[in-house]
Amino acid sequence: MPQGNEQGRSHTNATAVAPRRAGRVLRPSVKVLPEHARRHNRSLVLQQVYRTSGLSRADIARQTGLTRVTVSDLVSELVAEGLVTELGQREDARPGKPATLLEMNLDAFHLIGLDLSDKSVFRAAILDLSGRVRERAEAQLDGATGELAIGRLMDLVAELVGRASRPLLGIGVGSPGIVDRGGVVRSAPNLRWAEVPLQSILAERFRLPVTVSNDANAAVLAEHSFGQSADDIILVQIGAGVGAGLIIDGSPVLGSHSAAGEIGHVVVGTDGGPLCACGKEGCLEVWVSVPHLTAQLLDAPTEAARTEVLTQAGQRLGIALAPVVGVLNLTEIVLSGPTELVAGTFAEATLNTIRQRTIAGIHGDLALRMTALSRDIVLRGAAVLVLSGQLGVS
Amino acid sequence: MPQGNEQGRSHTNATAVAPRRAGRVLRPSVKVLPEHARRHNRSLVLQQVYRTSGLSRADIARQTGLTRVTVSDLVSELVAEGLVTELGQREDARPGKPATLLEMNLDAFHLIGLDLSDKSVFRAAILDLSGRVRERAEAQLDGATGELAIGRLMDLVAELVGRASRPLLGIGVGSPGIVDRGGVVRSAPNLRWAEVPLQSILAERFRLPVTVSNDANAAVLAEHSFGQSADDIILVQIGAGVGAGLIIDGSPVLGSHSAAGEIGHVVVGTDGGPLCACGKEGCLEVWVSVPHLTAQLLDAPTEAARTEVLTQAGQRLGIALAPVVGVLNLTEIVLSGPTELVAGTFAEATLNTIRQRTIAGIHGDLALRMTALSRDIVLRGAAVLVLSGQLGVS
DNA sequence: GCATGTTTGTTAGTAAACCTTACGAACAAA
DNA sequence: TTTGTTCGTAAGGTTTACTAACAAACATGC
Repeated sequence: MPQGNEQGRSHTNATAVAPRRAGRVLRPSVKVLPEHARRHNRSLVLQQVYRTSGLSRADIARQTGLTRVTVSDLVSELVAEGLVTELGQREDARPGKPATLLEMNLDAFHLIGLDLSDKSVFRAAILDLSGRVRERAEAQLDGATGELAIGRLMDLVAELVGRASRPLLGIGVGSPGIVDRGGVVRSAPNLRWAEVPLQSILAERFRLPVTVSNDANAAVLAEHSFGQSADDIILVQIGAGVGAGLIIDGSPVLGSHSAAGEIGHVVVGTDGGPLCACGKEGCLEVWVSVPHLTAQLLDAPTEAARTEVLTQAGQRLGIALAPVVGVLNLTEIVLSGPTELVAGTFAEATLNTIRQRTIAGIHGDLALRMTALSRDIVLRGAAVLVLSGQLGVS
Repeated sequence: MPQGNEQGRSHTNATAVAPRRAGRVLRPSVKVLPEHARRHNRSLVLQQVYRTSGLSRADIARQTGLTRVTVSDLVSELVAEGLVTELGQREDARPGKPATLLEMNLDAFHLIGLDLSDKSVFRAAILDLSGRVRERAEAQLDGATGELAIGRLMDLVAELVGRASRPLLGIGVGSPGIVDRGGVVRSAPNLRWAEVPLQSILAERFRLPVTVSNDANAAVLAEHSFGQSADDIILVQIGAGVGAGLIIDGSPVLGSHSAAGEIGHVVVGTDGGPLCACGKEGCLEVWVSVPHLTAQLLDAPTEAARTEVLTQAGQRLGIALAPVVGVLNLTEIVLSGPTELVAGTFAEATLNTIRQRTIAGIHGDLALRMTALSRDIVLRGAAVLVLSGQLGVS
């Protein structure tokens, strides 16, 4: 009898196979059915309308390479679902039958975004399909952790679900700590969470699609979708700790143990440094985290000393990032954090340091900038998680 | 009139569109036709037979999730093309009709691999579909560069094409320098190549599919396919210079300017270092490249001094890799280079240094090893380029 | 004004791809 | 010998996107 395990590998099969030729971890290797192809094309069409309002069916056909017939078919499906609406006829004078312009209905669905990155408060919001925040809610943590924190989170989501004026597309969560591909928070020390299956918990409770990701990861998704950014970027979040989110070739990088971006405890430099809580000396976190910076700035008597503090910290970040920038051939670095600390002196020092330590810098096409998004960046990143997961749009 | 540019954007279209919502670089966003889906499934089936010889159609159906009917259809196509052959019936006694076992015909096609990474010689080979070298050829460069080197390369390929005993699937090339996605060698200083469209040149001359990639990139592909490696790895090649190839989530990383892996001129440490040819001080290359190492070892009077040299160099590599390992959450590092230099002391120092400087090390699941492949690694990587490009197998 | 040409979106029919259902062949076990 | 299992194939249906053709609605030139 087949044992009925997930691979459906009967013992018969196992006994018969010859030794593996090129052993490798199981690929995503999934079959593709016509239905999947259609979903892909549907997303493709939707993406065009999402990015550019006021396209006609014929425009979309030209842009995607699909025929007008197919596009019409897909569009009618989207119109039936309310995701796309007709905007009227094109005004400008030109030969031919006037085109019917299309528009994404940004209020067809709303979605819920959660930002759990703050130590003292869970932030939540209802967002529309453009990623704009429509309603807000917060839950003070007051030191709550573990189950208690999960309870606060549930109440918070329940409140927003109740306030929703449109059908909800799903829930997106940006959580601190390490979050695996299945939406399990493997470890989030601040919240004292370990192996918390946040995705399942939320999905079961609210019967909605749920996507959970690391907060820095969500942030970089927001930057990628809503900022004017390239397809290869790193976003460094400077807060209580230091984290990073990476997008390579348009796809988020999660890492083999879902711990990509955990840059805070990388040792920087070869000259020691302050002792870190993790036991090592000279971790990035003790150089550039907000608590460290503010403490140092308080000790700085003069403006020159303040500048020196920020310059040094910026340089440390640059030293840590240079190998990453070099190896990945990144051309865009985004910083997120308190503007008064991170923008200006600090950022310039980081950029200059990277330039001095890599070839990329020599080529001169390296850019470093502050995020264009406000502190809603994680919320909006959470929205991207839902949008790309449910609609294939971003 | 439409200007007929590649996007087929008529002026009419351009004038009509509203401002972009989420401006981003053009996605791969391509339509998917039923035909593409089939090609995908065909590769999926082939991949099973490639990895595991002696599977039946029913086995493949179970593993892929496709129905036996569909698998039969795809297999019959593969059999007709000669890629797959029937091996006879399964021997072991069990209920039911005995299965017909399948096998990949590794000699259905051969392919040509080229390794241009050596300063003094172009290496080439005919390989079978398993990536085994069947024939070899070399062309001494004798200092030839530029057009002359291209000429040598053409003659070399022509020779092998002539010696081929099977239809050729394609040509794969691992070239030094920076190679873009279109197979143009943007810059290879040793060969004095700049903007050499190697892919087009070879494709036009030999009328075969050609894939060109950076040599370190090819090497990491070989390691990924033929070594027992994870889906997130970095391979560091230590030779005249230092280069790296990266695979993240199973896909090679090329970088925004196709210069990913160019780690040789990243500055290591915060304590200066020897002056590098590139003008900076303390580049990785002046710490760990083969010429540097051998020179230092010659100066070392005692065995202890030799060990010290190798330890220091290994540490430098570790310092450079630590941030990369941390940020990407890599768990596997592969070294390629002269065993007598790189294996042992050097490699241990690198691993220990990374462990001491990252969290990944603390977790203890970080592995560093020498490549299991011989110096044919680039040749075999070139084969992977062709195999994955033409058959979707690896 | 009117014929001509262009563009849009739809209808009708076709080809491809995978599915479900069903069946004969070939075997083991009772 | 009967029963149940497994394999591979055949037949028929559904989905999908394509090509071909067309009516509607417009600009332009005579």
